[in-house]
Amino acid sequence: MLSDMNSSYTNLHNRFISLMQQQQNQTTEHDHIVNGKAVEKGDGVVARKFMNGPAAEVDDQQEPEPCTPQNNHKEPDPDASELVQLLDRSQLPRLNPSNAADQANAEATMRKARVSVRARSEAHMINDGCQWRKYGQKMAKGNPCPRAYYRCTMALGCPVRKQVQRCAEDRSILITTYEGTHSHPLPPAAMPMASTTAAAATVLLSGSMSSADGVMNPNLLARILPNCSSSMATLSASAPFPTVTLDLTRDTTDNNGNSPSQFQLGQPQNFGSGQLPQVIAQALYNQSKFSGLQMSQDVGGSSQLHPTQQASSLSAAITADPNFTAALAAAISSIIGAAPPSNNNSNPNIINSATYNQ
DNA sequence: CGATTTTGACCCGCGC
DNA sequence: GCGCGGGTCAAAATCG
Repeated sequence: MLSDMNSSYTNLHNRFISLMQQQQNQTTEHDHIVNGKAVEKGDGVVARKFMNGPAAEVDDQQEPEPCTPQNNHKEPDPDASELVQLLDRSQLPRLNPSNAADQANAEATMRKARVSVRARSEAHMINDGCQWRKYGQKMAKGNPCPRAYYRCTMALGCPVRKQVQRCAEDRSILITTYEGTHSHPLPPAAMPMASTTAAAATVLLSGSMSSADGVMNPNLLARILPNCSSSMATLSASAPFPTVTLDLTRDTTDNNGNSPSQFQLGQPQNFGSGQLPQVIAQALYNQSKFSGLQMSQDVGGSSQLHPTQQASSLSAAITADPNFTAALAAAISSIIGAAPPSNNNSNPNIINSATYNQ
């Protein structure tokens, strides 16, 4: 499985580099290419060309490298990071406002975007892998339970804060609200939650920015996090801060009877007292990788992952998901606005079927 | 003794 | 301008 996925990745990467070189040859405008990578201009033309290019042309350009144990282990994370950046660049025109004023607003929104996680827990705080220091507690209006304020203490000056409060209606539910971006590498135990909240925040922001009238696209979250039931995550643009709520208190089984735990292959389970239902967070974490969401450092720093962790996160995801190619195709299709691929490979515009079948 | 928690004071934005 | 509520500060208390 790993070999197949690695082969698919190598094939995609080589084709992308090949097309990049073609693009470089065809254009005389140097500001289209910086350091061998596409720069945002127009409408992500490089990524679109990559996705829509004829299969024959691509196949003539570069044969997939044979998959050997050597090149399995030789694939360094920087390559994955490069692909991640390229995919991410293709998303920039959609996520980045075109003028400075809009960009300033977007950055302000990034800082204020919040991700709220509802989980059943008897503990006073869920264990999300980070270290927190309590700096305040207040009684909130309409809730007999106090709200506690914590800031991240894993690094000096880390701006991430969270609020913890019990639900007024059901006190067995703990509501944890995260705000901000970690300015330091995260331990493995903190990756699932950090990545999940980062992905959810990006869903929120991309959804809010994709329509001028401020109306959320209700299908966006379901498309980007396809293994989450529609009732699991909700978006809110209500003041004062845009918030996305991940409800981990409900049954997360989807319409096909599949549980997100199918993404947990090879991952350690941990359901200790007071701990987050990590199987769900891990599923969101893995799925979010393929949507290109966690690689959002370039578009305003909404990711809670340190840049040095993003490449390794992708390779970890490759080893964790049994259907990498399909997930990648779905993610790319979401980036370029096409419908997700169906099982019968009926959409030739997304990726050539020979590669897709890998 | 340093780190963390507690808790009242303070600041600020918002609605009236 | 005023009051309210959310959020933060910082001194005191507590913990290990």
